[in-house]
Amino acid sequence: MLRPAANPARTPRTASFVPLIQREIERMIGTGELTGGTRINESTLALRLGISRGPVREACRALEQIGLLRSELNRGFFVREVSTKEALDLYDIRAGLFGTAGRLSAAIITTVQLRGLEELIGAMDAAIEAPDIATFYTLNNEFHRQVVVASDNDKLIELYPLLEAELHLFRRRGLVLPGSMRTSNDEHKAILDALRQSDGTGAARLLERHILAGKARFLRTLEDDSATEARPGPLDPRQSRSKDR
Amino acid sequence: MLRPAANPARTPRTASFVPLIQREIERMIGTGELTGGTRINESTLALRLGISRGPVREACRALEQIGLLRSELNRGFFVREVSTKEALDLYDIRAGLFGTAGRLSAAIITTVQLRGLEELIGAMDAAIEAPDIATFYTLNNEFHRQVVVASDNDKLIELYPLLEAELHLFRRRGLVLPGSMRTSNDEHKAILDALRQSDGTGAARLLERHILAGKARFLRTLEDDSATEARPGPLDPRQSRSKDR
DNA sequence: TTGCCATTAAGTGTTGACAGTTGTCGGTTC
DNA sequence: GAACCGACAACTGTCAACACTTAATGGCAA
Repeated sequence: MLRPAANPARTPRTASFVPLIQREIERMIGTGELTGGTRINESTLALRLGISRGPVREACRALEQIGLLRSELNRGFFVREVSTKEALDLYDIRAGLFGTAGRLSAAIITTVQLRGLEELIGAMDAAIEAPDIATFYTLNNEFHRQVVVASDNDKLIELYPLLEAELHLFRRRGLVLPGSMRTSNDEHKAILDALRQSDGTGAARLLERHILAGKARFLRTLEDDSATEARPGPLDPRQSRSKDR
Repeated sequence: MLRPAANPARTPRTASFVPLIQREIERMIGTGELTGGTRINESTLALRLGISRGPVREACRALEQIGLLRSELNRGFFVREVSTKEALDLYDIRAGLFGTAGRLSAAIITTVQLRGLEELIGAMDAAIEAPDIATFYTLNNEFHRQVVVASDNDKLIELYPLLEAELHLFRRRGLVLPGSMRTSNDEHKAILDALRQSDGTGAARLLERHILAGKARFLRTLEDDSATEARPGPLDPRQSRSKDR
């Protein structure tokens, strides 16, 4: 399950537990095995991984910094829940950064990279025809990732996925609108064109709008939900004082 | 020096050591007490703060995540050094985020906040006349901070200073060009105008350029330095083995 | 002297234990 | 029956100790 050198208890110090645990917790959050609001039981988790609490705490402390966990004095670490306000804030930040990525990429993107994006767009078209939402979702993520990577800005390449991961902690997950796939891929095509022409400002504007369009869809989904759900009320009295938008 | 409840050893658990230590190390880096490349001696630091190594390690792990420290297996934590490439990358990211902050702020900034910015600009003019570089530096930082705060984007408010802090880890510090103060404040005035007119795109463009102008000055300083310094060579073969001060 | 190897001191990575806090459960009182 | 109270269990925050690695030192051979 973990075991850095497949070593039961005695450790030839070839790797630290901490990054492994960190990735493991990230994975558990990613798969929904750990869901928003739940507490991390240090002892149990340590036991389950066959190690002691020290490294687990260090990993949690790291995850707290990147926004996946939060800590409460004498109560430990909790999987963060992202409020509506925070989710919207994250969209704005991502829009800005993604635009920046595009501006930078436009100037230096290689033909190979352009070809890669083109292929992804083609694959997404196919996924739309199928229709195969899951595949589209994956390809779409990959498209975004490749644009960021093309910027050759290492810090950005590191930072951008963190913001996306944090967004996944929003209460209701999987807000994919099947109807939006086609327009979304149209936007991808426009973006690709701008990148092809080394049009930095154009690409930046398009990429920014691409994310903001996602934000708008997100908002619409929220409104639909709250209309359907017969007013969810002030549920969850503890936690998240969040003015929620 | 630390002591969360002025308590020598027995702890009425009213606050955790970790955030305190974290801030303490941040402070030490900020003041230059800890300089780039130096190793953090966990035992010594713990002893000096009158606590054990556990909390110190947790704090270091957190600081690693935000980019102020890096870790090396079996050698512990080191104060990070930011390469020229990374510094330039950071400028680009800050430019994008600062622009975003401006776009958001323009829509919602209050007259009180505008007044605050105006006063800062006035104070900076005075500092230029003096001339008082240190004061200008502080006021300038405050101006930037207030623009970001006006965006009301909490995540951005949290993120932006982290990037600035990381930039301070660049090898040579204090790259302030006295000559640039006047043009810099002129840019501030243009920014303020755009914000006053709720011109989001205009403010965004100006703010972005403001940071990129800083980047350009930064670059020029580098070139000047490397010209004067008799060619430093392909420095940084890969991360200072650092003889630890 | 110079280069190499064993020795050793210094310091990290991890553990297990302890003290203190939070929350729960049953009993008691109103 | 509901509100309060105290004991108990579960768990966090911190510590001290141990195992292991790194790098510094000194002796020895060439």
